[in-house]
Amino acid sequence: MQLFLSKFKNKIDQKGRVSIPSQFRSILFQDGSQKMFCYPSLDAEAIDAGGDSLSREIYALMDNLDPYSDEKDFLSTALFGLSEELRIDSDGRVILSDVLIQHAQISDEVVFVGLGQKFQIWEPNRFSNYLQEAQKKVREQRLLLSKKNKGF
Amino acid sequence: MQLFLSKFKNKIDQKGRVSIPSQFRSILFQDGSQKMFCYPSLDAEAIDAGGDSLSREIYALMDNLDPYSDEKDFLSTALFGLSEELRIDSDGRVILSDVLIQHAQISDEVVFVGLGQKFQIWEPNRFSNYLQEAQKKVREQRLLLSKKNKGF
DNA sequence: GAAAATACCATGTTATCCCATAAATACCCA
DNA sequence: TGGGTATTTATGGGATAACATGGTATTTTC
Repeated sequence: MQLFLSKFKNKIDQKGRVSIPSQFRSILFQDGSQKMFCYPSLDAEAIDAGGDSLSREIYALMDNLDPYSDEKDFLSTALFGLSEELRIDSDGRVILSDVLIQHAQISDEVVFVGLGQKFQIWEPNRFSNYLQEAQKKVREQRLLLSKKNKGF
Repeated sequence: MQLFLSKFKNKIDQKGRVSIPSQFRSILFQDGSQKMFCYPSLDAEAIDAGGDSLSREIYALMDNLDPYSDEKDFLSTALFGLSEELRIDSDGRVILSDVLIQHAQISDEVVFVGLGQKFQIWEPNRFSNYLQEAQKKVREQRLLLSKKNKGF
């Protein structure tokens, strides 16, 4: 299975179009669909995105819930209601919806960040801040770990 | 199978007509019918709507109930008595009935919210309140979910 | 005959398609 | 290996089609 790796910075033009990095695009196209599945990330000011495997994962998650429970109602509203299957045009571009743009505070540039099974779309500055924090946390954890397990 | 995804805000004109979002419309048209099946949502101030698959699902649900139970009487009144099959006109619009409009407290604008198998029609402000509540509940439950479904 | 429902038409906005360009990358052959 | 040529890629712009929405005309219904 192909994984989404590395990061790419692309521009949003006046019509709101962004090129999907070709590496990511070719993974999306593998299952034949011309769609990019995406939704506002639950834990970050970013957009979560992926192909058919991601959407199938979410559909399967929903299927496991009791059809007439409050839990299912809330989750389907928050997930299905805010998810989109953006059509990828003939040049490999998509138009992000207002909901997504607002959630991720995007203006005229974005970074695509590979996360393996899926990828995220960030406003560049927000992402570098997030990355710094993440790296800091990793360093702190390593210190803790190294006290318990020297040699790591 | 095609699912109802994302949300769309549309206007109601003086004649009471609303455009069904084209993405939803094309799913409705898949089974050939020019109808939108709908009824007042049982647990929300919204309209539940969908195509043939939704109406079939409701029929099946009723079939499974004890024929002479209070439960069946109650449900058939609540669902069949108030459900409608609205005709979709040549421009892709429907006219919501007074019963539906009153139940959802709709005035001159609505949001169509995809829920997978079906979708809902809300008065915009009411929906954003409900969405906030839903997102809060999802976040609260997310830890539980993430233990069962890693990676999501 | 009046009111409502339906068909039909018009418009502005937006998305989609198609093509052009420049930069970057891959390719090839001496 | 080097140097040049072809492809791919990101990005911009113009032309076209689709869509939501408003309006008018025609039909239906009671």
